Amino acid sequence: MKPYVLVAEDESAVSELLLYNLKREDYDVAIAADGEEALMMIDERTPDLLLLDWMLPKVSGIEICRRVRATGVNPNLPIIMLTARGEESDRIRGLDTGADDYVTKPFSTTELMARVRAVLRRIRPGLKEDRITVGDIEIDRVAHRVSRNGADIHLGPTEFRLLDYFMQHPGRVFSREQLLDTVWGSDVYVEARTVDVHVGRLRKALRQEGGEDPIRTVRSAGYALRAD
Amino acid sequence: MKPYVLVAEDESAVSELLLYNLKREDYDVAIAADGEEALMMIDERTPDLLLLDWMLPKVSGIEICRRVRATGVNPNLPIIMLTARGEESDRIRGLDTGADDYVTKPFSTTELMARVRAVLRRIRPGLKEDRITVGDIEIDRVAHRVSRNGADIHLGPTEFRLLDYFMQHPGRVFSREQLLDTVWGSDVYVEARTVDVHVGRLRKALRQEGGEDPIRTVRSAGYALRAD
DNA sequence: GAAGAGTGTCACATAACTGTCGCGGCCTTC
DNA sequence: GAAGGCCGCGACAGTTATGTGACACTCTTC
Repeated sequence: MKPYVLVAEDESAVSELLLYNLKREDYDVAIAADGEEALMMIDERTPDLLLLDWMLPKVSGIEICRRVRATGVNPNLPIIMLTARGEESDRIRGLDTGADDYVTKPFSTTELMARVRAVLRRIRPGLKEDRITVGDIEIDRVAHRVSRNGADIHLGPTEFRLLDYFMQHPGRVFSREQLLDTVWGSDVYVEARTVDVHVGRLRKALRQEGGEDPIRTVRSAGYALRAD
Repeated sequence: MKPYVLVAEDESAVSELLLYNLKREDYDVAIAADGEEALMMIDERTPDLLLLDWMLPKVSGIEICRRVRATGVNPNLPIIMLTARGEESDRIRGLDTGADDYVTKPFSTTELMARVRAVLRRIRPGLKEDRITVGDIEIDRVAHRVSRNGADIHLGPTEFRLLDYFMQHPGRVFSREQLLDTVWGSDVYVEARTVDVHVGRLRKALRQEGGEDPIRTVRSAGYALRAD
């Protein structure tokens, strides 16, 4: 099976060049012209590698990166970020968000292809596991399932992302604003109290005979997952 | 010596908020209301960190950033840029100009404080740790937890901040006024005796079989945490 | 296009926390 | 050893923060 590479890039000059070169390297290639399209296509068929422009219409590359890492079908999806100019802090931010590599435009095609090969060859030691267990709760991002003490639990998308985020940082307290920023996305305007409601729903879903509330309320600070 | 943070921000609502929170985190803080003032103040005393609004009267934030990097006394002066929400290209330019980090307005205060800590820690390692232990008491500001001899202790928000402040300066005596200024904030008017009550509550919460009182009363001077 | 699921807000009840008082004890200072 | 300042602490009434059911909408799904 050929590796499937998704290119998210709005400048057709660049994407055409990539398409050409990647096909020549014998990859399956698809192109998304904006962030929205990219997200849809990722959802449709998970790529083996994502070439992601930093600035994309509709949904920015960094936002896509974040979402893929946070909630994607495969949070370990390798990502190479493309950005306009090389700047150390750009690089830091990109890598911070979870990109595996970083290439500045204009780039040398052969070098980029080398990096693509390198990333695909590499087996990334799971910074983000496919499954996490905290206490008696288990979350499986690949199967998109949650269970507590073995019992399956159904969560809505938002509750899932919320729990997912908590599970990545057990014990840590997040303010409503932080949660809105990361779980909802920094580009949405939602009341802070809405977080309360979703935490409530998450609690309700996780509620279980004899089990204690896994989510800790820290008054005037926010919420945290009980670390155990 | 406390880290010195200069806030360059023309909206007083924002700068006041920052002032309040930064002081609470025990930094030396100064505010510049426009770009010119900011440059002068930087010249006068080089800050350890610059919180810089993107758009400033007289001299723009980006210009300041550039000048500091090009000609400043300390070209490595850490800079966190504040920008209005959603100006992606601004971010790029900001980072391009050499800002170390950027934060979009409106921002989560706790997150900003976390970034401030992060940036300052790079400069001065050992500053504002996430966890502090003094004697048999431990405080974890990330998880927002307190324990004594391993036993969890619940504190209300004010008691938590109070203890947090004490833990940062074990042994040091603080007057009621100092505590009001830093723990409560210089902008609220509260009776000095109120401090007594909260210290009392903190003591009560920390009280433990066989354990001695970790807080020392210094008659007609204030309170201090026993250093050990 | 109807049913169902999922969302964001509100309003209201409740729980948690606050700031002040006031009384009584302790310590200092004459 | 008496007066007075200083402090500990229980009580309390006022605030503020949080939990939750209800509701109107929006999207999917069939």
